[in-house]
Amino acid sequence: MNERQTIGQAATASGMPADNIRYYEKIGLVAKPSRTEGNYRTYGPNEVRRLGFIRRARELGFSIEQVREMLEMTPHHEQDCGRVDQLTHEHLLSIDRKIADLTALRHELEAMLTSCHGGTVRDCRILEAIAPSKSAVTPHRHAVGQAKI
Amino acid sequence: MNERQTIGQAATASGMPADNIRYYEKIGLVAKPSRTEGNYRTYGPNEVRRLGFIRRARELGFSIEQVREMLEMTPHHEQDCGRVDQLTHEHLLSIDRKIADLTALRHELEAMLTSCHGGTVRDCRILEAIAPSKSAVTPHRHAVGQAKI
DNA sequence: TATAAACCCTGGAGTTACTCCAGGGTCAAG
DNA sequence: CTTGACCCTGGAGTAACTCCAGGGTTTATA
Ligand SMILES: [Zn+2]
Ligand SMILES: [Zn+2]
Ligand SMILES: [Zn+2]
Ligand SMILES: [Zn+2]
Repeated sequence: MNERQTIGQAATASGMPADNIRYYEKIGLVAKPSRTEGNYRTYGPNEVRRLGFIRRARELGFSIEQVREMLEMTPHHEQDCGRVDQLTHEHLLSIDRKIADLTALRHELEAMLTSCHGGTVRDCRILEAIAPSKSAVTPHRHAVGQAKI
Repeated sequence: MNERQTIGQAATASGMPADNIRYYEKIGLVAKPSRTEGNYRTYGPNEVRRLGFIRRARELGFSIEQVREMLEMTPHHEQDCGRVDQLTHEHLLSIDRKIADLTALRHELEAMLTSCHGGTVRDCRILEAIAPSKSAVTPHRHAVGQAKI
């Protein structure tokens, strides 16, 4: 009873497609595994656990580089975990920024949607709201340092 | 007094980098503009307005293909604007989905952050939360249809 | 007038994190 | 011995830019 699994089994166990595993190997996020005589990749329990870690971290939105950093830390048991917390905190902040941006966007779009009550393209309030105001784009010839035609 | 502008001036007027304008030209979102004798692109007020429209729509998060569709509609003044509203509505829904996903993520990360009170990597609650549980990844040899090693 | 600074040109590579082939080998079952 | 499920490699494609090299053009300055 050997514990080693093919890439397909490792994919099932870790919850990610086999393509991803090969990709992670290519970018050096996971080490090259051993091979069978038939040149099949084989994964042991530790490697499968590492894959599961990656999948979960990616699911949580950490970037590959953040995952890489966390994976490099995990074997150093006695090291301080402050960096992990810092990465998580930074990630949380970036999520907060995204939520704030999307929420602002959401309000703009909602306002545009309610302002248009149908009709022709000529009178569509949404298109009006997207179109630049005339004054904003009227060209002026006073810009300095740019080529004149 | 000619109204035509160089790409740099059009970029300033529309609020996007010149590179983007060339890119939009390459993918056919804006038409190839006229050129000077020295082979410089020149843009008139209508083209600059179109660029401003694109920038604003992108800022609002519409995809290039959505912008393309809207731009193809704008000259058809008498057409019904229902499609514009539909695009906007779909976009709004996708933003809502993103906000929901990010909010769920935010809560998970927040819980992880508060559960870790510092210490060593060995005991970091964040790493624990990301790591797969042992049982979830223990390999079993009962999978059917997969190559055995 | 000579030259430097600022602008423009093209084509192509790089970014993120996959995803999906094509055109092959390998392996277990019937 | 063939079928079908699985695996291999290498490379292209995705979204929407962003940056660069290695040139040409125009304007300002000395
Ligand atoms: Zn250690
Ligand atoms: Zn409308
Ligand atoms: Zn019309
Ligand atoms: Zn910790």
